[in-house]
Amino acid sequence: MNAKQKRLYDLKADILQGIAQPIRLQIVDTLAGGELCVCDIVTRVAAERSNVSRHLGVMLRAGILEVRREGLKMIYRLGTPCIVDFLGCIERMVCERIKSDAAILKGAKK
Amino acid sequence: MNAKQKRLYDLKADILQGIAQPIRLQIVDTLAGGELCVCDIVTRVAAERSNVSRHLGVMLRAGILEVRREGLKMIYRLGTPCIVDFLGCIERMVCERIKSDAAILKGAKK
DNA sequence: CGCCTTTGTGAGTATACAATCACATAGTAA
DNA sequence: TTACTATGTGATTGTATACTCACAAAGGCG
Repeated sequence: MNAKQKRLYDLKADILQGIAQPIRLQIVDTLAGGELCVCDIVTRVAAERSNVSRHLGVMLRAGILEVRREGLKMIYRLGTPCIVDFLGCIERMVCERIKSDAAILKGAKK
Repeated sequence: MNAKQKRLYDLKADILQGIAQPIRLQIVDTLAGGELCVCDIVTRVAAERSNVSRHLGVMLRAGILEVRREGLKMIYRLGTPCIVDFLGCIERMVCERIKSDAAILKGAKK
């Protein structure tokens, strides 16, 4: 594998890392409904303001979010709607997972 | 947010964490071509055997991969084709990212 | 100007993770 | 049985990451 391919895998991993965290998934879900300022995001997400700000920074640098200023407020939005589609895929995987785990539990009880 | 929702976000984050790593992305790409034993995966991926084995274990526990035994060999395969689709989305994001970064660089040179 | 609100960030800590080495386990074959 | 192959795993180390606290920066308003 050459350096270019390695770099591509690193970039993809960065983007995925940028979403692969419960609070960040919550933020993405929240922003799927439309752009919001940090103060509004904080009220909808189970985390402290300072921590939310850091998570937003991570996702911004990963290219997952975009931002604009409006007076005092920083308004964040999803960088691409594709994110939402692909979280649908994850959602389905989780459902399948839960179903199969339930089946295993059922089998174990016998 | 209730405990059930929290659990769902945790599960989704686990799945994403299971892919959000350069070597694991390579493994997924490799397995997209069909099932392979560990020894074959090792020859196609830039990492040590022992490390690959751990990454496979992580992805297996996350429900991303499935496995069966064939004599001495453990044959791994993707748990769902949906993974490949959704990596296509990441691919597009990376491309957009590279393009916009290039544009910024171009602007900075002026 | 001072004071407030909103947001970002340095420092510190605790936890999690990747990588490596050495060893263990499981199957095969002589 | 012994020897070999393929794979997994305990222990260790170094690094990264999430979280919190305190403070700084930037804009609005009196």
